[in-house]
Amino acid sequence: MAEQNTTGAGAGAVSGYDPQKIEAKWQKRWAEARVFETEADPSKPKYYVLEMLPYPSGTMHMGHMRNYAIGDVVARVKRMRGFNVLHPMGWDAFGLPAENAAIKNKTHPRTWTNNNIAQFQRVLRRFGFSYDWRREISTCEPEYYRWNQWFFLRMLERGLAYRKKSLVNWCPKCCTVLANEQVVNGGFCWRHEDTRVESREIEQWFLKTTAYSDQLLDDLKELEGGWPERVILMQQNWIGKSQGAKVRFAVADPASAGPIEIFTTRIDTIYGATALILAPKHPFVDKLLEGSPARAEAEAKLKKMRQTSVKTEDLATLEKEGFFTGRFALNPFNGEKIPIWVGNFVLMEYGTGAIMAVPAHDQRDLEFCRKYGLPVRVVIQPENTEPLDGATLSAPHEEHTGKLVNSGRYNDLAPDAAIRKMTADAEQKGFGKGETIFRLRDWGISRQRYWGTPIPVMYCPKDGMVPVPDKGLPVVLPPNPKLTGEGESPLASTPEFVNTTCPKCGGPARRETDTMDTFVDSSWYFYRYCDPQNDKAPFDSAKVAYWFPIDQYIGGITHAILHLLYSRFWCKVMRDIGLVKHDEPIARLFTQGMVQKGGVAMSKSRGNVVGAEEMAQKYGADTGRLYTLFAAPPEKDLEWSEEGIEGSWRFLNRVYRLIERHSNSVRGAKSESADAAATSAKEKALLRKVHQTLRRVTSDFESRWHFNSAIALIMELSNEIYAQEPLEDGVRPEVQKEVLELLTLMLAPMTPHLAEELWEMLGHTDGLWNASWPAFNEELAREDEVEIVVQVSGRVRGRVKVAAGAGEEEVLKLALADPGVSHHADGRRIVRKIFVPDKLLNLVVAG
RNA sequence: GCCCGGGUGGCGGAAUGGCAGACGCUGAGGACUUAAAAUCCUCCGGGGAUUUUUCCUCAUGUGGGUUCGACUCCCACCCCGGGCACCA
Repeated sequence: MAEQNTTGAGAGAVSGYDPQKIEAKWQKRWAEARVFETEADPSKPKYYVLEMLPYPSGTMHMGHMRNYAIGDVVARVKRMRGFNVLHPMGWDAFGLPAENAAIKNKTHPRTWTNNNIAQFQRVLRRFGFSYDWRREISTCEPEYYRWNQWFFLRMLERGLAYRKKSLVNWCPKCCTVLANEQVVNGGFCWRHEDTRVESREIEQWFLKTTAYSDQLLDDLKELEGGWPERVILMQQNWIGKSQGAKVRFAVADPASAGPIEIFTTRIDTIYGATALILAPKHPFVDKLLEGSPARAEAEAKLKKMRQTSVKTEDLATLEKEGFFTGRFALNPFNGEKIPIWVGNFVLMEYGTGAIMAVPAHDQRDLEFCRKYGLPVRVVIQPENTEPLDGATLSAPHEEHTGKLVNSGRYNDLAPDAAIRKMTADAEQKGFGKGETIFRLRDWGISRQRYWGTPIPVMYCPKDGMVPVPDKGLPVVLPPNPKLTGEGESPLASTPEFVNTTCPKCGGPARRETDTMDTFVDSSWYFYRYCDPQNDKAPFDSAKVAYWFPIDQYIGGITHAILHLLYSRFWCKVMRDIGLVKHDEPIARLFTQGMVQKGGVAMSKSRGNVVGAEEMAQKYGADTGRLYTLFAAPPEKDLEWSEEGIEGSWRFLNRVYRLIERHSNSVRGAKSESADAAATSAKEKALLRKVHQTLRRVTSDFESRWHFNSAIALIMELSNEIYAQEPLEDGVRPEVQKEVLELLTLMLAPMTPHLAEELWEMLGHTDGLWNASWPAFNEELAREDEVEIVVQVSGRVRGRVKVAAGAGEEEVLKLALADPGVSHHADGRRIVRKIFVPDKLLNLVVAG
């Protein structure tokens, strides 16, 4: 179909609503009046609302936009409610895509990044979000990343940063190391979901997140109610606290190996252990095999196992395999001699890398022992069932129920009592001890890439590893690196960066060439917003004390572990350094849904993005904002619909025409505010509707965050006003004014530009930005007449109209006169009456 | 396997134990117009009865339960999405 010759947006505008003109006009006025610029002011209640800072890549699409629209509604409502609102924006500007794009386009990562930032910034400004742009930060600037380095040095001093050669996750596409948190779907790179992570042994820097395992877990309690339950659960899972005991088994011979320490959560089942199983990578394996009769066969199997175990190959479905070492261990509780095996399902990374196999009481052990014909011995008998028999057992008894048997002096104890007693005994006799272990690992932050924060240490042949002194910060990235995307860190092949002088001995030294994981940047950026220009410290603690914690944080669920766990860790470190006083940085977290098209999240690689800027050009920012808020509740995913946004566009035009039509009669009228006494039925109906709407919209904004139903209510209000047209007929200008003003104020947080324009059309000369959120008038909202639903035995059979507050007697009399009701109730005995004033009467009849 | 969400018209969704389907989209019909766009009005879950007004009945994934009354609470199951996963 040929393009119509239309003016304005969408499929054509008829009213005077011209979003392009209006939006530019009000954005200019807001900037001139510095409406969104805030300062810490202890005399005012504060509210810190923040959307997760974007990584500026590609173009900004409606998925990004929705996130900011949600935050902006909250920021504007809180501002109207009298809070001193901090609402900043910045850029997560370091990272691999910039480096890869730079290699591809033969440009500098900084150029690529800054172009994207300019694009993102232009679009955000175009949408009129209420940011204090003076506080904008970009993490790739030395003014910012010098504080990453400063924090690193503080952690180094406290032993919270350390260097270690270890097996790491290596992404062959990123050409760099990944943190455990960046490995997804059981072994794939979080950026390249089709690329399997490899295992490499590399010397790298770690931050000691495990020093805070307990606090990171325990403090989740403080977040209950403020954070989504599932995020708390995911973090709990990730930290993975496990209480149990470590027990040492002596090796029968050769005495040179061992003792072997195992970890178990079920020490109570130790009399049922029929083997010890070591991880293939356990350091004792080679020693045990030396001179062992099983050696030849075992070594072939071991070699194969060590090779395959490098890959994280579908572990859950992998067949259990193992072999006997030819050696035996002694159970310290009863001296029993049990065989030592190696098993592919035992992980060196967890616990001690060795387990005791108790086949009668653990599924995996049972599978393993059955496969290799190892004995199965029941040591806990459940009560009130047939006694279990190890020879025939097909499912292990894993529950903490029943009583111990075949366990010497511990027989007849309940499992939990036995755990306590046996742990104490092991400790007393010196072969074991109660211990708590965690799944959480330390955070590996070394990245072998250019576009990140240089790690501020150097290596001196004389003095070894030497930290860069504070006065040497920032360690700035060299301006012209050779980027190839291959091999070692690009910094290593940049001599002017690498070669430096040792601050201790004055001799030549080499700088560390790894850079920091970009999650370091985002772990504390929200503190910097409080004091973005500070060049003496990362921030002024007094300013942070005023603004923190963040009252409302908004972002995607994808960061449930990564960013949100690192941020919590960073906060605790800063607290221990003495920079902040709180334990947790984020009081409330909201995880919004994604915008999808064709059932999948918008992304450049899928080619299903709807550009935010295009939408602003076509319909205007307000329509774009309104639609993303209206189409679904904010926590749910939203399917993009072009017809849907047309509907939002039509609605805003309808509101514009409504107010345009009445602006002349209303402009000069006195603002009656809420005490306008209605003098006609029409006035009464309008005032009632508008105050009822206000009551419910206020609650949707404040407590429920149901922006979609708030918009539906405002649409209903607008429909009601249309239904009462012509207003000139029986509605005084001051009442018209009150109704239209309240409509405008309710729209203001969502469609701020249009609302300002309407506010001006209604005769206001000071901006709407000065207006407060209106209070609803209970008196005017009250219905005088209500319709009561009459049920007979729970089924609706009629409705009666009565004055509000009518008593049961009166309603009953009217109800029985209703033909629908009498048809079902006449001649039957009423057994029971349930009366809910102003709502419902249920007559329960016999038979 | 374990742990979270979720399942309501053609579609997005509404309903905080009290009229299921608000509001919007799509669709149909009408008004206006030379015409189109825009705008305005009406209808729009299924089945049945009724000439009209209207009435009955089924229906919120499935099956039970609690309740005067259940989309909402409880139990079991099915399906979809997400997280974790030989974690000892």
